Amino acid sequence: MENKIILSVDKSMKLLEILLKFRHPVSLKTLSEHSGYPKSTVYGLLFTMMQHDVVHQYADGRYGLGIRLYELGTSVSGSWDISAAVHPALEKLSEMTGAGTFITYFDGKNVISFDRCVGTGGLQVIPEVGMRMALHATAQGKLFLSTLNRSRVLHLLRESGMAAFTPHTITDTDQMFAELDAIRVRGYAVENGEYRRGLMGAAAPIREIDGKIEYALGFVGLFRRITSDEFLSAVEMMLNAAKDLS
Amino acid sequence: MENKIILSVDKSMKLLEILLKFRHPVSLKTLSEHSGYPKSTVYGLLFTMMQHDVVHQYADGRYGLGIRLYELGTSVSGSWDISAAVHPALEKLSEMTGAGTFITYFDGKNVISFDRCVGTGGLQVIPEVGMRMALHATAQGKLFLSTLNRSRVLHLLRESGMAAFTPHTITDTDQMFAELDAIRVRGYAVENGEYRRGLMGAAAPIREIDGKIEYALGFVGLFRRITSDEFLSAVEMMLNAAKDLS
DNA sequence: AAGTATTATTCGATAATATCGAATAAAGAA
DNA sequence: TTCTTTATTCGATATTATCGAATAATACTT
Repeated sequence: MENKIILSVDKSMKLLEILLKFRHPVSLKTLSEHSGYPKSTVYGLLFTMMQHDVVHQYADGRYGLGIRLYELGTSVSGSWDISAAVHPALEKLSEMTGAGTFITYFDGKNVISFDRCVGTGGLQVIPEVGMRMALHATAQGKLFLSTLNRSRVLHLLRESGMAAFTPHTITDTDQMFAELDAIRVRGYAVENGEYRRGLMGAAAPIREIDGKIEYALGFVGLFRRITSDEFLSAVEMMLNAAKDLS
Repeated sequence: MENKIILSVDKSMKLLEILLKFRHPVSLKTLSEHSGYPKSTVYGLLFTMMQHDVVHQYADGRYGLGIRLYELGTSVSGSWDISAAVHPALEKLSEMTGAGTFITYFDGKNVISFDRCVGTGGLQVIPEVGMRMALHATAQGKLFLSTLNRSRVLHLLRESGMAAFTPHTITDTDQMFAELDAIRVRGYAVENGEYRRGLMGAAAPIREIDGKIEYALGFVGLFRRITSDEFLSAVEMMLNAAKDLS
């Protein structure tokens, strides 16, 4: 299982992940310390990636992610068919509910936000574009999990862990399976302060022509409670918008 | 010079480039043929990259670029400070000139379009977002080249080549240096059917606070000739917009 | 300016491992 | 079913990535 992995490539990817986390150029030394690989090894990997503009070295010697990644990244998002068509719906929903709204894509493993619209309310905690979201602690994440079979869910949860972001975060698998059942019945997922204290939201699936669910529409905001009228009417509007997009 | 390159990493990057070119999922066999590496080698590399979601395998077995590249890519574009501030200026310039307008970023080696606005004219040939542009055959490319020293220019031109896209493309280095001198004097670059027959455009630098030039504003369209009044007034408007953004 | 500290880069011997062809398994078509 | 095509596994081999240590380059002090 682990022996067909090509180590030098694996190390390169790990370096990219470290660079992603830092979000700003870092020195070779830092990279070496954080990865655990010797400086000279890191240097060779970085040098190779630099030749392809996947890594960029700044004038002061530090390293950062390179422009080629932008090119590759836009190619990936370009393959998502709905991107343009969907933005007006986001704005409309944002306006009607006052909450922040966003669209996520699920590749079977990761939930990524790729379009968003801030609401009219004060504090806005919408995920940044391009950010991966927690599978077990967000409405979107749970929604996508609810489309998978039990063993797949277990596998993903084991892989990503079930960190307790707040006291409300679901950290028990049995509890999670009950929640996923409820989502399947209800047709949408709810997030009740599981990721950030007091932050509530919901997510509804956008179905492809063939019934597949790769995208979801959601909102988040600071509601009183998930049984409040404003929250429930926001859910209603979200469901309608999602149905229109499907 | 070439011996510190780590081959397996280098091959991985080449595979990503091939996947980028195809812009749709391809089979292992195709990848093997296009890269020239044996199937089993390609498989190992792809498998490793898959573990990091840099490559994705579809249900039918074919491979494509993975979602992690989107994450990495947005991180890169997020470091470009002006992105949001600049879009209104693009729209305004597009409206006033009727031409397509766009913003490019230069990392010292590649010119990449990262925001654009279509014009009112009929046929629109604006570069897609995320696309690399020819250094020697576009206004943007030549503009950035004009900020570099002679040896650097030679190096870049040798690296990327000077393909003759049209009869007007500059394919001679001496001619190019004369052109770059003219751009330095003029303060902006002009493209006169050098990339696509009949397509004309111009590009002006957007200067950072410290005087550095990383971004450029440009337009392209189907003008009569680059000495026509409409073209010259478009240039004027572009220069003003670029100055405002600087 | 010279000296010191820090970090980037090069080098070379060695063991580790990526590579490749060939064999097998799996999926699709007829 | 059988035949084709394509993906995946395997194992012997030579190639090459690796690592520590040496050197170069840069930044910081005095």
